[in-house]
Amino acid sequence: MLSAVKMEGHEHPDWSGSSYYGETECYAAAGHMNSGPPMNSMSSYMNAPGMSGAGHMSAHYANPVGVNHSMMHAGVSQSPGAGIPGLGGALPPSMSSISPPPYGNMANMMSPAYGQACGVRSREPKPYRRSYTHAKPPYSYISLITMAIQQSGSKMLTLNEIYQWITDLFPFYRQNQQRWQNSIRHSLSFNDCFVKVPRMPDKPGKGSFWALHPDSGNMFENGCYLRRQKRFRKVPGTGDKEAPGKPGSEAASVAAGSAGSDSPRSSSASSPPSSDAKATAADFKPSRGEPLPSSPVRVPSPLAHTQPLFSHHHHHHHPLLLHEAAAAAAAATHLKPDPYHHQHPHQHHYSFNHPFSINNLMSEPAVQYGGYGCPVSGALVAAKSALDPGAHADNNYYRGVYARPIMNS
DNA sequence: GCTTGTTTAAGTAGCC
DNA sequence: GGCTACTTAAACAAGC
Repeated sequence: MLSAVKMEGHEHPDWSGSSYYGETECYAAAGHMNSGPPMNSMSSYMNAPGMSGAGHMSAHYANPVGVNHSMMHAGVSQSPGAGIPGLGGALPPSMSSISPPPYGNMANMMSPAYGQACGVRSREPKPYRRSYTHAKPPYSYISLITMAIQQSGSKMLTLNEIYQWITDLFPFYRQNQQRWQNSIRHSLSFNDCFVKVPRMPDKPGKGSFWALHPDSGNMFENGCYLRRQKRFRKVPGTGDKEAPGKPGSEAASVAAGSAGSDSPRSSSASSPPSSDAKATAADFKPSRGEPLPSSPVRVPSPLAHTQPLFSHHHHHHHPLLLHEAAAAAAAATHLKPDPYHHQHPHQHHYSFNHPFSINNLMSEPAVQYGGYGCPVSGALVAAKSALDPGAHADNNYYRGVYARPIMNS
């Protein structure tokens, strides 16, 4: 991910290379939009990562992920009473039960504390100098996709919805769309952690839904969405997938022995495309290639009649169904349960509320702070705007994160 | 024709 | 330096 920051440096030197890191500390100040001494939250995080949100919890709402992103664009309003209370349930326990810090804590993310937590070098602090409204977010595409899917009530989005989520949240991605959207598509196809869920025949539309593999929950250890510590891979030969970060695992060993820097989804990656290779790949990734009626990733027929599951307009009503489907898909694919996160399949567990975790990104300072809109927050705002026509969801995460008063420490 | 999805390749950067 | 994660580009196919 960080490489991306650098690669984009030509266009956005603010985030590039050393300048990016060099100024990360600047954000430490940036995020303290909430009351209280700025350093408190950061130092608190540093000393007790797990309590990153503790200092803010009382002031926050439950995670608003239940307000579906698509609703924003569709202009669908949801009564706050109906939507918000149920929001928590749409997230894994760690994300729904923990009241995360507000976006302001993105500042913390950019702080040296973040750097240490995520293995990013920290540099000498520099004073905050400028707005980063269109700077490239420090998230990988995989992270962005993951977050987008996570925030959706149904835990699945179409490609276009993912695009929308990203562009809504990160103004940076409103430019050069062809470039990053290609990367998004590549990431979706390339990474085992994303599974394609076909549309129902009676719900035609473009593209399939994309969901997270049930066992991919710990891709981002510690909830840090900056860079995965281990790629989520299937276990070759069995069709199983393997949770990331398992030392000595088959996948790890295979990966280590695989040719090339990229040998993602299957062993076919190291061999030229062929029908055999594709067949092998299909074993690993049923969603790849031609339709496979018995494909485990394709939601089993028992759930097929739950049409809202695949309805673009209704899927946010049935998050559990999706998880059931995903769990069924996982079971059908003989997926290994994650030994480290042996929970209900849909209960992605993050070991703690990392500042760069979705917990934080998806927290909703929008209402409290007037909007730091991620789509989620934006959705909240949208919901809010249903009551208050004056309000709108034109917020982005930079607004709350980067365009903040300077704090010199 | 455009979008979506797959695949390959090349390159950068971080970690051990 | 090797491995891995990630980004970007590009070609191609299929579906709408």
